Amino acid sequence: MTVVVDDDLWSAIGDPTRRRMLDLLLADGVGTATTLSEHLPVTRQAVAKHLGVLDRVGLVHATPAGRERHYRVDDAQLARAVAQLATVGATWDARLRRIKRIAEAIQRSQEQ
Amino acid sequence: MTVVVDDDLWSAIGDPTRRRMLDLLLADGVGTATTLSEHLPVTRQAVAKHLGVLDRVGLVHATPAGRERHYRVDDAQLARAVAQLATVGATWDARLRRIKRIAEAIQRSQEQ
DNA sequence: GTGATGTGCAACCAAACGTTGCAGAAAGCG
DNA sequence: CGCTTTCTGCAACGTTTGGTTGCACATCAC
Repeated sequence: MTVVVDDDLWSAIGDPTRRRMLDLLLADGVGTATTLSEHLPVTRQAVAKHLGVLDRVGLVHATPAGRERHYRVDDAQLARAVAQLATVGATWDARLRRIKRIAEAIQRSQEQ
Repeated sequence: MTVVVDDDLWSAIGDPTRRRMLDLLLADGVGTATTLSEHLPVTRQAVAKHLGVLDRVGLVHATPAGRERHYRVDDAQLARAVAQLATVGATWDARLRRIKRIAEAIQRSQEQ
């Protein structure tokens, strides 16, 4: 009945800042808390916390490089997240279509 | 560059409880804070607050009926939300595919 | 070595999600 | 009619989360 999704994964991409961070990481391939924060309206520390959240759900991975920490998107995990978006969207879309069909059927029966 | 979405609309469907509420409302057609809370692991008051949020972004509408308040999904607005899910999903999917294509091209060039 | 840069940790603030408790309005029933 | 039940809204409160500032520490560059 209910659409089953991974709440942790969903809530990770539910935050607008984290979504923009994923956008930036996908565009540039790699990024750090500092570089990402330069393109975002929040501080480096806020970005670092978000990177921690994304790391915990496996959407990004960090590789230490000297004094920097390079973050990259985990393609497979993001693909999973995209699949969940598609699933929920498709389910709701199907229900909306069904409702619309029923409404049209009622209208037709009333026109007779 | 960045995927443009309505943050209010997205965060409305970003909450797991609200998503399940929309599921329930779509399945039954109509519901109240009390009836919805019977199928959810939270109290009626929590559900009432969520209904307020969903109402504010236009995803549901309330119609007073005696001492009850009947809530229904706004089809058009939910369709907008579904379209945004699809947009973000498609964008990320496209970028992932592009990355995969590049990776495969690199691999092919190394095999020669 | 010294200064600049990148990072992490802690304290703090505001908003959001959740709870309990209570008061009021409408329905049901003796 | 009056009493009880039920559905609702409002207020107070606690916890989590997204955000900030401030500071200490490590690393690079000169």
